[in-house]
Amino acid sequence: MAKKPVSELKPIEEILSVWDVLTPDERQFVRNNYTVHHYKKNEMIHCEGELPTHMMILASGKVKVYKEGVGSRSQIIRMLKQGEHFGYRAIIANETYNTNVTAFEASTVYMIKADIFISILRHNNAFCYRFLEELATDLADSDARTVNLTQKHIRGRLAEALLLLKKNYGLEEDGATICIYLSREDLANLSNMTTSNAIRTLSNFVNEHVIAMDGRKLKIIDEERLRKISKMG
Amino acid sequence: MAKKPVSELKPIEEILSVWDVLTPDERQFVRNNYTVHHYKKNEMIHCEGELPTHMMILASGKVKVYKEGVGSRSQIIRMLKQGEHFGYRAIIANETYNTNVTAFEASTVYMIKADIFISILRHNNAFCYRFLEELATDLADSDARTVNLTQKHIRGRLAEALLLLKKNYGLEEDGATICIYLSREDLANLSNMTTSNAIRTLSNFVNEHVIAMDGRKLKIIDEERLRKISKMG
DNA sequence: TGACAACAATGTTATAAAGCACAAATTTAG
DNA sequence: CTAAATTTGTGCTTTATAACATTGTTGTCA
Repeated sequence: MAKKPVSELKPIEEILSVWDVLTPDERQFVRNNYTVHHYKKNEMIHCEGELPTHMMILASGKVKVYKEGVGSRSQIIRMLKQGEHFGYRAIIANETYNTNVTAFEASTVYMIKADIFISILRHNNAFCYRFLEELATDLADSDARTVNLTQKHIRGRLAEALLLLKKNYGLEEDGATICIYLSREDLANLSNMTTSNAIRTLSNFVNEHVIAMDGRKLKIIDEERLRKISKMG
Repeated sequence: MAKKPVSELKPIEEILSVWDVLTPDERQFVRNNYTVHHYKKNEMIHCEGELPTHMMILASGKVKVYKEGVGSRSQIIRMLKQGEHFGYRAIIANETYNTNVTAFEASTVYMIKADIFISILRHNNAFCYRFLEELATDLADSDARTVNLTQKHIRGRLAEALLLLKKNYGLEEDGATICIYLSREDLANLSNMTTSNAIRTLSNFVNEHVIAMDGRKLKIIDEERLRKISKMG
């Protein structure tokens, strides 16, 4: 975890999506009290069981949020992109972290001390409401994921994951390639299956001309079909 | 959905757990603007896809919150007891309900109109923060459930469900019988398995002297063992 | 350049859990 | 109080998926 000043990065004012509900004083307070941290690919940002010390904002890069389950199988819960917050749920609930966060690719994180974050939450109602909305949305996502992962069959789960990646990270200029390159293992951990099954099922999708593959590059060929597969389990 | 005045019921002041953070004005406002609704056993209180109109507080009885999944298999997400809130997540996230809520047994619900609820959230920071905490806790529960249900084996999932019921509803005077009587089907929907498997696995637990059964009455005999089963999957 | 490590692909086998069929018991309704 | 409906309990069969084993591919670095 390197800690150094940066230059080419978007300033916190542009990253922190709730900036506009802060008062000038709060804004200055944040500006004076955040730190910048850099993480290498695969470096862990925080870990299940630790006490939360900061709320974090992903300034650049991509990270995965996941839980360790039975026998070192891990389940990816969320994947974040620039501008998204994390690490604050545990602060609010007054618990230790219940997830691990690891950088997928080189990433930069802005951190705001927990007590400062809480203090703004406690004094600025619009700020507080903004996070209330965020958690309300995340909760619905989480419940939906539970049902997807438990009830859908392997093809449905993988199709779901591909659609989620597309929705979250978008497509490249060709209008087909998903803008994130995952290992088969991560793809498996996202869709609750073994790596072998992720590989197998991806190959099947290629044979059926639903997607195309080139290494980690995944192209969605027939989104309609993919959506159908995801629905029917 | 009957709507009538009540007498023997705890008043909203005692049920609404966030009452103490309300200002006298807000308190009066709520007192003047809530309604009371009675539901029979198995009656639906709200339904996936509907627009939320009220935040609700369970004044008496027990209800289940569940999602319909693939092929009419339903997954129970939460089970509520007296004093707990529901139906407000969708209001905050500005979405339709993503769950169904049904009364397990005859239940009474206090309802506060969505706009009134929002207006208090927007003006009373402590009230807003209180719900922020609630959602933060629920989110952790939901994520934990995802991993439990996807990664644990059938015995582990059922053991988990029994422990959850005990934690949530407590035990009767005998110090063993769980204070809620569920059908095998509901038990299955809670632990992501078929009814047959719930029955089978319960019988196994009885044979192993981990629990005892008498119809829907479930006694926990060896909680230590149950906890071990739940851990190991 | 060759050796090694990480990743990808695929066939085989073992097993957990779902599906199904049906009987018995219990609850609900007419 | 009986008939119907629902819930519960079991055995058998089938299926989905994990576990394992093997082999191929790519990239890295000494």
